[in-house]
Amino acid sequence: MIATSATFSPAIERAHSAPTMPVANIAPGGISIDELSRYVSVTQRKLNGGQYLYRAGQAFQALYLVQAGFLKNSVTSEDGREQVTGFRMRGDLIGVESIGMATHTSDAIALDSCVVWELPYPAILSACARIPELQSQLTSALAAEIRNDRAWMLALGTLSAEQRVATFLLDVASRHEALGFSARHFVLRMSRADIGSFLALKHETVTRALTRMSAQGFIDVQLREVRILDGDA
Amino acid sequence: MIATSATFSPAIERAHSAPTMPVANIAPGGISIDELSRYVSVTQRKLNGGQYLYRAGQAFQALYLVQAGFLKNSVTSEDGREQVTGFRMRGDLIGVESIGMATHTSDAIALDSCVVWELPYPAILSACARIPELQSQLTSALAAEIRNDRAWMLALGTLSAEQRVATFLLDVASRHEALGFSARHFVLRMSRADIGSFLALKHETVTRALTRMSAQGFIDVQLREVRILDGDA
DNA sequence: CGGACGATCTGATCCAGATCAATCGCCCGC
DNA sequence: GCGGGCGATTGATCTGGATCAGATCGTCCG
Repeated sequence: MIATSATFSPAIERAHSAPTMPVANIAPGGISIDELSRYVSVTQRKLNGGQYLYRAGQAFQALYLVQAGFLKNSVTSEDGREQVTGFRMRGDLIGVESIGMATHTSDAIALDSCVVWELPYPAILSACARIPELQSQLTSALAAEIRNDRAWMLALGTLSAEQRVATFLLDVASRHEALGFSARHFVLRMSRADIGSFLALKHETVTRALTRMSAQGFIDVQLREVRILDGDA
Repeated sequence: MIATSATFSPAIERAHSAPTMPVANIAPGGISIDELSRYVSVTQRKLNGGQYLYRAGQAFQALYLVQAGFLKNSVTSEDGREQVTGFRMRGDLIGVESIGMATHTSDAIALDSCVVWELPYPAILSACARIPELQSQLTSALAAEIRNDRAWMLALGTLSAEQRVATFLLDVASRHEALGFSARHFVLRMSRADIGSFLALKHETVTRALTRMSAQGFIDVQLREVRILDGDA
């Protein structure tokens, strides 16, 4: 599905709900891959779960637009501390954090089978010079990424563990919905440890938060399968 | 000083040191304000400490390049939770997080007397179409901002309170140094509460961390005046 | 100069989340 | 089908940082 109809546009900001829901970076509705391929050589790349799309240190040569599947981004310090910085799904643009660098500064890892469009960089920049709209969209996509990061900073800096996990679930739900999937029922593609790293919590704490919310009847959790029964908290 | 010689370029990444030092967003060395003013109407704006450069909800009409003084950025949720998202100084570009939005989504507040260049947006985007180098630099500046945010996410997610404060001081030091000021001796322009908000700590915790580092002989603190005696932690 | 407010510092206590530990169950390869 | 290993769950305990409460100090203003 979606095949070559995947689009690339940042202009749409998902509606915020309750406690400052962080928003996704890219949403459908802009320049299409079809049109883009007239200016730059767009190729498709497939990954299996666990495979790296790129790793820190590798040459930075392209951005990637997720067509199908789920990935995570993470950064690691020299002394080995690791932090998941985000989860990516269809329509998300990956690799933007490496723009302006010769090599990647973070990792992108497939959480399951993925298909991504590879958009060579800086070729895409030259294309921007010829398509003003594309330039505007790329810039907006980067800005949206910044807003998204800051919204999460707010969440991590001001919410309790359980509130963070709830916010995370609502964010996943709304992103699923934006793609036409059910917002009430979905499968998490990442481990409790990944969620914990992203939310600055330990995996046990994530589990306990889910257990508690489940006990209160807000959600129904079966391993990675989540059903949202009540949208609050 | 610096007057019209302020420059705007993101390409330079400050060298990372010890525990993944977050980096600044903009560094001197690129397109000059002089050159920019040939394409867009650049105006200067002065602020006193405590004044808002912009607030969430106001129309987004310009980016700002700090020429002198210090500011902070912060975001606030509908329910009033507030989070400082960064501190800006000379050479930093402010307002990029609002690109693509009709109104600002965060606040920018002067911490002391400031002078900033106002760069009208989207006029600056049109200028980018005519100056490829400018476009590349704007994009890189945004990407650098994303890397910076992510580096702090790593710090906040993996370091203890004292390590965060130490990292913060080293970051301030290196940014001061990049501007030609002393990296060993400087005055913090923000309150303990601001630092705490940024680092996801309470102000008492910031104070205690500073006291402890001072007792260990790593730094010398006199209210907002800091002297770094030993660069480790 | 005196007063007041805001920022900083310090102490005492509390608690959310980390840590340590153990069990369970799902999935995968043989 | 079976064995092994990783991920999830749950319990017990510990602790870093939050919270609550004052005291001190610096700055601005009348």
